[in-house]
Amino acid sequence: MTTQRKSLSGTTRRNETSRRAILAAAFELVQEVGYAKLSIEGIAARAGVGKQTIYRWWPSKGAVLFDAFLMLSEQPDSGESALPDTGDLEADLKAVLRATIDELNDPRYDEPMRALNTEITHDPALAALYAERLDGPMRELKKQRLRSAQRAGQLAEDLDLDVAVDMLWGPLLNRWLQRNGALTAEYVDNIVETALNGLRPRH
Amino acid sequence: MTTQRKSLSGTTRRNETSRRAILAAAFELVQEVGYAKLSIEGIAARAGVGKQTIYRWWPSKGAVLFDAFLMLSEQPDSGESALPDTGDLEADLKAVLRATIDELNDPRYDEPMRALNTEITHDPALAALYAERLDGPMRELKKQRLRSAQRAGQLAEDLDLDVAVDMLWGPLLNRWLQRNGALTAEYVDNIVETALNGLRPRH
Amino acid sequence: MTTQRKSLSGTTRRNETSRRAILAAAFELVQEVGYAKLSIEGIAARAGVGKQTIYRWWPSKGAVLFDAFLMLSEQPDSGESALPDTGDLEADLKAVLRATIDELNDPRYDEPMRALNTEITHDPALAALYAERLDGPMRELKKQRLRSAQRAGQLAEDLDLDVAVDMLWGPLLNRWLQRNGALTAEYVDNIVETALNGLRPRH
Amino acid sequence: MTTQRKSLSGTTRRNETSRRAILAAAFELVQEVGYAKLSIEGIAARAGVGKQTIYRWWPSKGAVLFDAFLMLSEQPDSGESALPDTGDLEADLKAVLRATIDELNDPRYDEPMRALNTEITHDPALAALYAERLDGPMRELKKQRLRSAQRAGQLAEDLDLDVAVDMLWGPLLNRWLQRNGALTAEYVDNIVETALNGLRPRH
DNA sequence: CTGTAATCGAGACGGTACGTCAGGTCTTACT
DNA sequence: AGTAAGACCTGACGTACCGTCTCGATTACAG
Repeated sequence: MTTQRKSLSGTTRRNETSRRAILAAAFELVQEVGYAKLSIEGIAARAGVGKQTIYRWWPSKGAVLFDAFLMLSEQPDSGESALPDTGDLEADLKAVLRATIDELNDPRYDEPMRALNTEITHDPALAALYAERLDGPMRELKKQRLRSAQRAGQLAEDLDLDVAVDMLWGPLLNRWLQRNGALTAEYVDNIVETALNGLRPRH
Repeated sequence: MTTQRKSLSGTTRRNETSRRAILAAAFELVQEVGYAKLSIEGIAARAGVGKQTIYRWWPSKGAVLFDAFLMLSEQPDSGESALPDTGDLEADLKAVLRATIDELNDPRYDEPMRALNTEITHDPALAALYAERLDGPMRELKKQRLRSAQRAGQLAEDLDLDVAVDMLWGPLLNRWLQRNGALTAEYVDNIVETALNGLRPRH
Repeated sequence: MTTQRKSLSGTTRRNETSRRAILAAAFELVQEVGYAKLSIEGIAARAGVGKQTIYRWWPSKGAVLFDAFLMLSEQPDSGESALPDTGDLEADLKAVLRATIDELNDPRYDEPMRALNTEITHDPALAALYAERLDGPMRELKKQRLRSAQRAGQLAEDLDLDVAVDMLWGPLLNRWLQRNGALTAEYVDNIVETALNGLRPRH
Repeated sequence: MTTQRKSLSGTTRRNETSRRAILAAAFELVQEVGYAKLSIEGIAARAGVGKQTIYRWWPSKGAVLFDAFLMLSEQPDSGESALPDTGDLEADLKAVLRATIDELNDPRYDEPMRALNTEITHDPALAALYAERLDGPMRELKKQRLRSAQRAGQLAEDLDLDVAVDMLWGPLLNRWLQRNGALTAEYVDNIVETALNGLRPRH
C-alpha cells in the first residue's frame, strides 16, 4: 500500500497515473460486481494496467481497496478539520450521525465500505492501518467535540470518551453491517437521546 | 439451506449423515484455514462427500456456514431459555456481556463468527434468515430481561428496548469486528454503567 | 446386451416396452447429439426410464448402441435373404455397392454407424459380437454371390472370397471412416472395375 | 493445434518445453489407459502443466492427439523420402504393406492410432488436417511408387492411382479397425497378389 | 545526450477452485 | 422382482483468477 513508497529518496519511478487508475478501478468495480467478485485481474483490466503493477505495489486485494479509501479521504474537500459545535450537543450529535447514515445509505459507498470492513475483520494488519489512518483521525474529531461538551459540563466528568464514541456510533455501524434494521433519522435521534440520558429513569 | 428441505412431505431422500458431516466440516475448516481460504471443495473433501451433494442442498458457501451455526444453536444444551434475572440489572447485564465477549474471544468461534458476519453483510437474504433464526430469538431473550427491569422501574418507561439492546451490544460487536480495541471485562463494565447512567452528568 | 437375457427359463421379468424405448432413444440421440455427447443419462431421460434399468441389462453405452442396430437389422423388411444375381457380376456388384454408399451417405445412419465403428474399434468383445451377429451374416451373403460367379467361371478358381470381399468393401468403408474423399457412384464403379480386372494391364 | 501458432511474427510467448511435454504425455497416456479414459486433466498432470495451457493452444483432446502424431512424423529419422523401388513391384508392395501391419500390430501404436482414427471419424475439421498433414504426404509417396511402375508398363495405363492405393491399403485398415481378422503377412501377400491380378481369371 | 536500469502493458505459466455434467451404485416407493 | 426416480460419491469438464514469470517498449536518471 501507499506506505511502501520509497519515501526517503523521494525518487520512486512509480507511475502516478497507473496508481490512480488502479485505485479508481478498484473502487468502481467493488460497487459494480460486489466484494466477492472483485478480482485483481478485473482491476488491472479496468485500469488498463498489467497485473504485475498491482502486485508490485500492494500486497493484497484489501490493501488496494484500503488505499482507494485513503485517496478519497485525502481529497481537499473532505478535509473536515472539526465537527460542528453550536453549543447544543444533542443537536450537533444528531446532525453528525445523520450525515454518517446518509453516507452508509448511499449506494455509491455501501458496497465499498462493506468490503473494507470485511477486509479489516479478517486482516489484523489492515485493521491497524485503518485505525491509524482513517478511523483514528475521525475518532479524534469526535472526541474533540465531546471533550468540548464535557468542559461545558454537559457530559459526566468521569466519562470515558472512547466508550462514549463507541456507544453513539457502534449501534449504527452494527445495524448497518448486520442489516438488522433500517438506518433512519428517527433511529439516530433515538440513539443520541437514549445515550445522553441513559437507560435508567432520570429522577 | 435448511429451509429448502421439503418439510411438508417429510420424505426427502436426503442423507442426514452427509448433512451433518458437511456442516461439521465447514465449521472446522473455517477455524483452521480462515474464511478467505474456505472452499466448497475443501468442505466436501473433509466431509467425505461429493461436491454435488453440497451444491444440491445449499446455494452458497455462506449458506453452509450459516446452517452450521444453526445446527450448533439447536443443540439441546445451548437451549438458553432465559437470561439471568437476579433483580440486580447492572450485575446481570455485566455477566451476560462478559459471557458474550468470552465467546467472541474464544479462538474456536472467532474465525467462524467473523465469516458469518461477512456473509451476512454481503448477502441480504442470508441476513434476513439470520435475523429470523439466530439473532431474533437471542434478541428476544435480551429484551425480556430488560422488560422485566422496566416493569420494576429500573429502566425508563418510554425506553425503546431495541435501541437499548443495540446500545449495549453494538459497541462490543463493533469493536470486535473492526478490531479497534480489546474486549475486556473492564470495557464491558464501562459500557454497561455508561449506558445505564447516560453520558450526561446525573444531577 | 441382448445375450444377457435369461433365455433358458424364458420367464424374465424384463419389460419389453422399456427395452424398445431405450434402443430407440439411443439411436435417435446419437444422430442428434453425436457420439461424443451420447450419455446413458440422456438415453434414460429420453426413454422415460430409470438409469438402473439400462445398467441392469447392458454393460456399456456401446452395447446399447449395438443392440439398437441389431433391432434395426432384425426388422422383417430388412431381412434380405440374398444379393441380386442377374448373371452380370459387374453390374450386380455395382448395384450392391451403390446401395451401401447410399446408406453410409444417409444422414440418419451416418453418425450412428460411425459411433458403432468407434465402439467396435475400442472393444474387442463388441467386435466379436458384431462379427457374429451383424457383419458375419452380411458377409456370408456377399460371399454367396461371389461363389456363384466363381462357379460360373467369372472369378479366379483359387480366389479367397474373404479377400475379395475386403477388396471390394474395404476401400469404401475406409474412405468413409477417414473422410478422405466423397463416396460417389463413380468411385464405386471404379473400385468394382479395378478390382475385377486387377491393377496390372490385361494383355 | 500446431497451425494456431502465430508463425508470421515468430514471437509467440509459447513455451516449447511445455508443448513437447503435453504431446508426449498424451501419446503415452493413450497407450496406457486407452482412448476412452484419456482426459485433458490426466495429460496436464502427467506433463506437469496447468490445464489452461492445454486449453490455450488446442481446441480438443483430439487435436492434442493429432499434434502428438504430427510431432512423431516430423522426427528426422522418420523422414521417409520414398518407398523402395527395386523394380519388382509385387515384392516392393508386399514389403511396404508388411511394414504397415507391423506398425498396426505394435502395441505401442495400436491404441494411439485407433484413437486418432476415432477422432478423425467424428471431426471433419481434424479429418481435413489429417488428410493434409499426415495422410496426404504418405499417399503421395505410395502413388509415386505406383506411377513408376505404371511408366514401366507394370500397371494399367488408365489406372486411377488413388483407387489403387485404396484397394491396397483399404482392406488392411478396415480389417484392423473392425477387428475382423488378424493382420498377417499371408493376408497382406494375398491382398497384393489379388489386387494386382484382379478377381477375374487371367485367361 | 546517451546508456542503463527500473517500470510499464501484456500475457503465458503452474496451480486451485469454481459450478456443472455424467458415470455407476444404491435406496425408496410403486406396480 | 422389476421399475422410475433420484440421491450419492467420484472424477472430469472447461472457466476464472491466483501470484509468478518473462517479454519488448517506454522512461527518467546518471554518467
